[in-house]
Amino acid sequence: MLKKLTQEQLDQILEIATEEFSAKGPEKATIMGIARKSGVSVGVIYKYYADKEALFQACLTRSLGMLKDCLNQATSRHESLEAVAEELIRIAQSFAKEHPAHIRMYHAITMDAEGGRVEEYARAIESVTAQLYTECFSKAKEEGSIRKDAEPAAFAFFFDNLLMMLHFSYSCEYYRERLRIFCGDSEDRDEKLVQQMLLFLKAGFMLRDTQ
Amino acid sequence: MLKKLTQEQLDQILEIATEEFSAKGPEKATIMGIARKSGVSVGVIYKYYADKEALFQACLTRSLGMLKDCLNQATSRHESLEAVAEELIRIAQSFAKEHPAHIRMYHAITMDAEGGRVEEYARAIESVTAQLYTECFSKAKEEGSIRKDAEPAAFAFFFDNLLMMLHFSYSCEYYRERLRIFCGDSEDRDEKLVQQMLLFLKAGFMLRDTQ
Amino acid sequence: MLKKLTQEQLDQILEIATEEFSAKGPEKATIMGIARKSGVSVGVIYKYYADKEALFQACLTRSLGMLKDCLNQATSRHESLEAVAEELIRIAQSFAKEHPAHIRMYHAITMDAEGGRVEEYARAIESVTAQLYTECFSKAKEEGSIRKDAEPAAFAFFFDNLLMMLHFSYSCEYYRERLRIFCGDSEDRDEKLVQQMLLFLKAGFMLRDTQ
Amino acid sequence: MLKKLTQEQLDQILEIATEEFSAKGPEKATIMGIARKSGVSVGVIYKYYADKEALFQACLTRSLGMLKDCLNQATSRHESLEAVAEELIRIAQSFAKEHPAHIRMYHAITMDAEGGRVEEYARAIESVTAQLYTECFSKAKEEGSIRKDAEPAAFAFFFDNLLMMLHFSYSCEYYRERLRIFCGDSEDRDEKLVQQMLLFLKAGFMLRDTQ
DNA sequence: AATGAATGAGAATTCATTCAT
DNA sequence: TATGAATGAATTCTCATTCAT
Repeated sequence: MLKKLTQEQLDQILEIATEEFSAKGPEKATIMGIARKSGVSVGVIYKYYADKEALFQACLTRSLGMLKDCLNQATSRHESLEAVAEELIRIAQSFAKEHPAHIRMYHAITMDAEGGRVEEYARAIESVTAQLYTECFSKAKEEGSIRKDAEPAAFAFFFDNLLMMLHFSYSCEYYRERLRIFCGDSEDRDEKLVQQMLLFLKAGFMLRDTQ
Repeated sequence: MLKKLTQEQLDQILEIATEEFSAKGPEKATIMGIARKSGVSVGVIYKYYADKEALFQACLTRSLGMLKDCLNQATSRHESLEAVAEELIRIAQSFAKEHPAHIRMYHAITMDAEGGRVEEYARAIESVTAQLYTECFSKAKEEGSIRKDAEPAAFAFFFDNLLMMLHFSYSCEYYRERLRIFCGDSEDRDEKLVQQMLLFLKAGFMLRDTQ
Repeated sequence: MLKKLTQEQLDQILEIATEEFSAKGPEKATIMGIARKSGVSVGVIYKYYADKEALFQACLTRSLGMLKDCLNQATSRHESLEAVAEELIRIAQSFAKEHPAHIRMYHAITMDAEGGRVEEYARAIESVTAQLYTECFSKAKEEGSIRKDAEPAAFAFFFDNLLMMLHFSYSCEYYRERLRIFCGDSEDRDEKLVQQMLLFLKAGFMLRDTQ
Repeated sequence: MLKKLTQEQLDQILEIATEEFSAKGPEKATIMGIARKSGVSVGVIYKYYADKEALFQACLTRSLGMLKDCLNQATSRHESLEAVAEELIRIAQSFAKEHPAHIRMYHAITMDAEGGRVEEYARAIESVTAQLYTECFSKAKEEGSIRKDAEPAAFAFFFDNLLMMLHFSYSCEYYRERLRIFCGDSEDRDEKLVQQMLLFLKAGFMLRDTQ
């Protein structure tokens, strides 16, 4: 086929590459394998991406874009911190279930220890989230809807930690197994987890005076 | 040099291998590289470890052993959930700062998507923690020291999630940068983080009636 | 050179590989050596053959094909057992002289002690010959042209034994030297050997009553 | 154990090495494996044999010695060509059945194509047999007990060819299978084979006038 | 004199990347 | 412009051989 690749094809290459990278790991995924599954030649991949690394980056950027879009929608849809939190938890569950490969890509970069790239990524990815959540908590604090002694940045950090782990728990094999070990595998596990997480977030484990 | 390897050298091989594995990832780390840095021949590594995988496992086992020892001490030293939590948080900080490569090993296996090995690892590693924490929360609940509507397993899960992320935040490059983005880099950041995390754990972000 | 390999080159690879395998033995022959002598890269050999074993098999199959073609022609060209025998003897001589490496390939597999492969090979190769010769002898017996107390299978076996050794005697270094030791090196040795072998076959060494 | 090796141990090393060499092939047999099975250290083998090749040679020489002893006894025990032939056939069967590894060693050198060694071996081994058999046939011819037109050297060659193949047919896996293909596997196969071979030798396949 | 652990060269195999078609 | 075969560097693993004990 000597026809220029359509946008669709290009997108499919990234989708399949993402699947391969996150299934086999960036090292073991092969350009040839990705090419074959995408129905294109190896050469054409090199036409669009300088090397394997560049293809990986492209997949990553794409995955993170999808993830961010999701998060943005969530935070913009709700007002109260509590409502936002619930939405984000539910999104974490559903997004990770539907697009596990994309979350695994995210997980993958936390690994890629070499090269200054990691810092760059962290900045690109987390800045948005960090600021978004920190602002949420700041606002809530000002409004008097959360504790006065809570440091917005720290709380945002803990909250994001929980969300990240939730994402991983629904997409990465290891974390999936770990979730099973902690919480079993019952029908209603996921919904219960949402409820419990909200409880945990809102009130911690300490006994309420009023209870 | 045809001198028999000392125990020290053997241990150093594992330490250096751990460093390599966690710095470059299990795939990119090479036996030859590990051998060179350890000042031994390739052959000697194969004398002690059947293959690269076996060496990796040995490093992993060693790292997890060190980590578990730490945790066990922590939980056995204290009575109250609160005290145990504080101890675990402080240990996470200090252990990860002192032995970042060992935590990165742990992080590495959460990646290694292939092979049923992942499940096996998860079971080997998490079972202990899961049971330990779940029991802590169960006991606390029975004693009436935590909320009645808290599900011990779920709370143990969230708690462990926070601890894991704390570990990573002090040892993996990506997470380190992420922590910086969220919480900056100030002198007293780490101590503050302990305090805030305890606050977050105990009381969540919700406003107390009595405050 | 990134030019596609011609059929000729492909064939040459097999020829050179056959040469290497039969000269150094299947173990000592190296893919790199074969590649270099063939003027191609190592990779291209792995493109066409899964591994060293597969390359060896391909050489073997090719050699046996050539050999079988020869034998088939011989047996189909003649009617009487005697004529067939003479033809086969002459073919053994000429084929082994012209394609020593191919006979050595055959000899090589009689060594390859490991793996059930040996049985498989024996079956693939010898079945044809065994049946062909046994039938020849059976027919001859029925026609009354050979002794009544001759067991066709056994006689076919002895006959084939002599033919195999003849093949080896003209292609494998050891057997070549052995032939020299037994029969010298004279100009007319090979023709005499044909005559003597026919004599041996037909009448054994025993004195005829009529002589 | 710091005691000098006994002659017995030395002999056992050769026996075990012979077994290994002929079972796995000279390449795949390992010095370490031979040492372990012999209950000695690798080092001690190198004390007695310069290298693997030298050990192989020693095994070979020893095996050939055993074989020759056998043959010598046979030829010296009988007078008539026919009786010697029968004895040699029976010895081939029994020796090969009892000491397959030693015959396989013999077979192995017919392979070892490299190095002038092959010629040297052929000379060392075959000269004896060649002369012995050729003399037998010469004498028989003079005595008038075999055909006048038989060339002793050629007949000795064919006879030895049949004997060698018989040896192989009872010791080398490939030839063993081949024998099965030709002659089946029945209880009385081996005895019948002796009878048939004698028939074949003495009278060939041609019809006798007097029959 | 025997031991057996350490050495390191060497071979098979893989796959990112190139480039003639 | 797309193709996909060829390249060859790189990596794992083996094992003959050495030599300190």
